[in-house]
Amino acid sequence: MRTIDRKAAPRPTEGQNRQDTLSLIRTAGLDLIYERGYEGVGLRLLAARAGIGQSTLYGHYANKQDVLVDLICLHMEELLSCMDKAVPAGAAPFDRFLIFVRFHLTYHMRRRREVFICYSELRSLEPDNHARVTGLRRRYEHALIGIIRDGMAAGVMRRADPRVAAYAILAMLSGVTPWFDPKGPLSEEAVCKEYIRLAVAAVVDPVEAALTGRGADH
Amino acid sequence: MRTIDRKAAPRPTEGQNRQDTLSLIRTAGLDLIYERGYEGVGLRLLAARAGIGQSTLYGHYANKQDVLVDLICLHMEELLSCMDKAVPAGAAPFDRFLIFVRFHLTYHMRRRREVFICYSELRSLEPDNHARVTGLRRRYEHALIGIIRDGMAAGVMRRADPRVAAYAILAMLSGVTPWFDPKGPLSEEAVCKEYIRLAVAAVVDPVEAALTGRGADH
Amino acid sequence: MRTIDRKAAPRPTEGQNRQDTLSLIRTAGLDLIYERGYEGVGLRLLAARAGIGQSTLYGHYANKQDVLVDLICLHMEELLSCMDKAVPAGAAPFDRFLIFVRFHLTYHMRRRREVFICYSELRSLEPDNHARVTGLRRRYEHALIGIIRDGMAAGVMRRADPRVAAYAILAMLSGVTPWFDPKGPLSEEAVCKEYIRLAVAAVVDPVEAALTGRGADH
Amino acid sequence: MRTIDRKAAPRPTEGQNRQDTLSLIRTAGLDLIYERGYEGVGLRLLAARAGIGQSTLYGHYANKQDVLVDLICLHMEELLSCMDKAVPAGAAPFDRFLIFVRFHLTYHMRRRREVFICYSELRSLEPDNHARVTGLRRRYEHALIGIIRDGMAAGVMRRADPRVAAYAILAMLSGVTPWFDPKGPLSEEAVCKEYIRLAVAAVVDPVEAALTGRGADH
DNA sequence: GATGAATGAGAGTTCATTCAT
DNA sequence: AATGAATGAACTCTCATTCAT
Repeated sequence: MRTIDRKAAPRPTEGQNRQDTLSLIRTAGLDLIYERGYEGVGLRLLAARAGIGQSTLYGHYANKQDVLVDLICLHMEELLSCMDKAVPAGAAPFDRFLIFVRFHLTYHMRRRREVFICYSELRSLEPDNHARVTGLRRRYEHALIGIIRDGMAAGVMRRADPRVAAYAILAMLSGVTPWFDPKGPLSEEAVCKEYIRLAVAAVVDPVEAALTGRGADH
Repeated sequence: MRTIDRKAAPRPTEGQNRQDTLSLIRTAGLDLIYERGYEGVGLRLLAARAGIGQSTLYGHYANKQDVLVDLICLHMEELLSCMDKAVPAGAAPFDRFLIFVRFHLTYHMRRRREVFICYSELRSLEPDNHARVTGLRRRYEHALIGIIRDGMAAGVMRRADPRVAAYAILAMLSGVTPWFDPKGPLSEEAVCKEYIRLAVAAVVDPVEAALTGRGADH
Repeated sequence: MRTIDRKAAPRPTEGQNRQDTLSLIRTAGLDLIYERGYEGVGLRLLAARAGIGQSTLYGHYANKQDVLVDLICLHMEELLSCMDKAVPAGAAPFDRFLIFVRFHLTYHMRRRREVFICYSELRSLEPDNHARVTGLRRRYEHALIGIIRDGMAAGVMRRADPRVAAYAILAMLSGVTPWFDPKGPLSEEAVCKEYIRLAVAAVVDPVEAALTGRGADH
Repeated sequence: MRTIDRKAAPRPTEGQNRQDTLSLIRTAGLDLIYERGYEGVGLRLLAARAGIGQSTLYGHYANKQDVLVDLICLHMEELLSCMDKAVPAGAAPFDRFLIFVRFHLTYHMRRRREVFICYSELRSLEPDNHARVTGLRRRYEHALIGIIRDGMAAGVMRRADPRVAAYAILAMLSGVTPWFDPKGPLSEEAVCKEYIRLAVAAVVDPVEAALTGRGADH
């Protein structure tokens, strides 16, 4: 905050529109946070990757944390809305289960960066933001828990703690992201097939399954 | 005092032996990295938590990265050695499977901080260190892959890609750490029982299982 | 909203006339510089307080410094013109002295913010502006110096360096601003009475005063 | 907080001792704050002027504000202790008055930078620090108030509000700093003589003074 | 073996300022 | 006449690291 020699002449605006710039930031943020983690990304780097000046970030976010919150919430909300669209509310529990599992798998295989930051950067969120994101995540988990609970009530799934089952299945399915490679030998469809079989095995009663043939092909 | 006053505590920790100091650092490092992540922990804080001077760290590690590498390798190696001890090489595949699963679960429930940093801080490792840790981890995963492969060869497990199965199971089991609370309503044993059932369901052939009763109680 | 949302207030201040906007800026500037000092006031804050957009400032001033210069000159000129009006050129030196002192006191008690920034922010002025303001100030000081000189010439004031006397008296009188509180126990009039007595004591010859009764009541 | 390329090799310490460095900072801080005001001094500049690295400042002060607080308190305390030493507690009120005035004048003429920042930078102090400094300043003012009160009680000074008189006199005397130049035409002693006469005139009863000769020569 | 003092680089953030609309 | 979007420079402060003692 000098007084006398403040004569520099900054070359200003590119005059872009607000939404475009925001998109640039979001894209750059997603890429970088995926690569290096939230704490590992400096705002200088983020701005450079987005192709904007460092201080321009503050025209769109109040601070660094807000960039992360925005990204996480954005993708959590999209995950939720896609899931809501994909899983028909009125269908039979077992069908909803199969659809949910397939949805979760394909979404996680196709949007590895997005889901990764939603899971791994929670630790960097301040308490309020953490609570907010946790709420979104809980809604997602409860979709599966509800399905499993319905399945048990309908007698088509083995009786057990539905929460434990849901967490176990979600962890298992999400575990596909670290190693799945769309250009690898296993196709998305092959992976789906195998994981669906595992998910089904997790919820059906083996004796029942043997009799009814459930768990064979989906 | 308006200026900062060093030397308030008259240097109590001088002349201690090397191992003790190292232990202090490791303990502090484990705690802090678990709480705030590697990038989120400054060496000032680490030294303060360990009760030593900041520069003392450099008597034990060449730089910050080395602290992380040391911690991760230490615990990966311990995981491996414990696993080696727990799983008897000569036993039948299915028995080894059950033992491995139970070992993995209890280890992960009891040492949540250790396993957490081994999984989540890989991203912060420089390439060489990353490769080294990945090697250790691969050895661990291959133990399970080998067991499953043996089980398939022996005809006691359903034929499938053993790698996919192993990754799925490991992800599922490790997924217990975020929510398991030793003071919560579910006992360690109850969790084990349920997860073992899920793991078994993942590998057995359902028809076979119905006939032989495998997958019922373990 | 997680991102910053501009245009919340749908641009109410457009198309107003130039003078009104300028007044808003001046008022806000006076308030803020008084509260936080020139260097402590950002243009963001200034614009916000004035209820205008940040860049609108540059329609009225070439830069930040000019805002300060404008304010200081504005009030210095007003001080001068008020003084010129208040002090009758033709009156006797001692009467002019009394009038000047009373004027200075009341003006400083009633316009504390204005006179404060005129005194305290000189340091923040660039050389040219500083010279300009110093010129104005000198004219004001010389009004008192002239009065005292006249008084000495007329034999109604003690012989001494008129400049030193004037500076001393001005400092003394201006020193009322930091502590005077219009809502405090001492009325403006009471303060005037006491300070006038002090000012008179500063210029009269004590022996003379005792004989003539000057310095008793004004 | 990058990870991979943090390889820079900083050239470290000059190994100086703590007190010397602190003195360098204080000297530089006094000079710069006097020249440009607290808000106008950046820490880069301060460090450069002190001949140390920017971050070294934080080994001595917790933050920028603390530098100012330290400087102001340091000099306020010195002012107080010098005054205490100079003014003999047991002397007659009028003598104490003369000694105080002379002390105040010479101190202010000789330490213009120090007293200037103690007066002018109060606005930049955070509430707690402001209160602390105000307390010191009040002690100083009350020394003079006490002297005047004693003088009134002893009948050697004109009855009036001692606080108003003290504030007026202090403002008048302190007003010497903006214009006094040790290399100028008026010697320190000449200034003292004139100002002491003014100060005396402010407190004595003019009739009394004429009779007793007080206020003539000091 | 451990420490205190120091350091350059970089962190997140705010600054005064520009310009197309 | 006024604004929203943008910008480089500078801000305060923390980082990992070094070295004489």
